[in-house]
Amino acid sequence: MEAMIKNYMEKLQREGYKYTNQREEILRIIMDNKDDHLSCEEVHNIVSKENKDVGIATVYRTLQLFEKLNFVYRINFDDGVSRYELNLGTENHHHHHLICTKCGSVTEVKMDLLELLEDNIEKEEGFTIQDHNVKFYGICKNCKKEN
Amino acid sequence: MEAMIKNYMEKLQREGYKYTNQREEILRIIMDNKDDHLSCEEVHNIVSKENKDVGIATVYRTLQLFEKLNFVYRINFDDGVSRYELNLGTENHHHHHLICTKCGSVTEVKMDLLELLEDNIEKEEGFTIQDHNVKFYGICKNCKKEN
DNA sequence: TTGTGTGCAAAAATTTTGCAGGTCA
DNA sequence: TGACCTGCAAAATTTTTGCACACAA
Repeated sequence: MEAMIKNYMEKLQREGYKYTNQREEILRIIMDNKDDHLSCEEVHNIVSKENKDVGIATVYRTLQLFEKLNFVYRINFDDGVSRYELNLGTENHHHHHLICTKCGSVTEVKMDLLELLEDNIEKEEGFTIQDHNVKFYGICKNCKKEN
Repeated sequence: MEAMIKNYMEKLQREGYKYTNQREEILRIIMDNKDDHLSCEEVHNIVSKENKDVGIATVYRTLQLFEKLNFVYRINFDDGVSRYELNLGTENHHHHHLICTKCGSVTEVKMDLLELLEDNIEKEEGFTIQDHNVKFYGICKNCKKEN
């Protein structure tokens, strides 16, 4: 974990950005909560609880920077805020989100089946795919139990 | 087209909502621009140009109502606003959006290949899928030409 | 030292809400 | 008539920005 943070922060420096405590702190929080798809406000709440003094504007600016550097992905679950998740490399980005329309829970599933679809689109539409974003809406296992 | 509007508006009345000029007008605009994924503000601009007097709050409330009645889908292209597209029935919802990261254009493609993926998820995750949302990011045909 | 980064507060942008008056059924 | 609907303006929410000061390199 520490090694991982160091790795990202070195990449950040190589790109010409400065190593600051705020950036390290925010990166650490994203890593510690990588299943949670945190919003800027949530990251800010966590920092604040830990008695660290980081302004919300810095959180917004930092997460935008992390997105530009491909440290994180920005995602949207239609709840009015942007959320961020750690980018663990391309092979790991082949996961999709299952959003329960009853309880709002978000589960991740890993699947590669999209490649067939992507090949098709590249051929038929002349569109070169760089990335994708797939969300399934439905009823999760837990909510079905409760009926 | 007129028949289609009548159809939707009758369904609206059957659900206990009133037939108002504003609702018809907004529905008409969504239909007239069904390839455009309009935002509330854009709908409001179009209404205003046509000298019709509809407040922006009414546009927001009406599109939310249309979403609840399944007249439209709400979609998000990460540009900070909610957008809406006409729901032409389930068989027609098997289309995906290709978003060009260079020029921002949004193209629709129709494909059914997702069913295989969905069957898999239902089986392995116990998650009953009701709907999906698929976006591909990349470079569109036109932008590739320009290089 | 110098440009970059930060915190604060103000501003901007998007969406929601309260309320008085208007309209549909 | 009476409940629902609308427009307006104010409020709420999320995000961005300007600026003075702080800090990394």
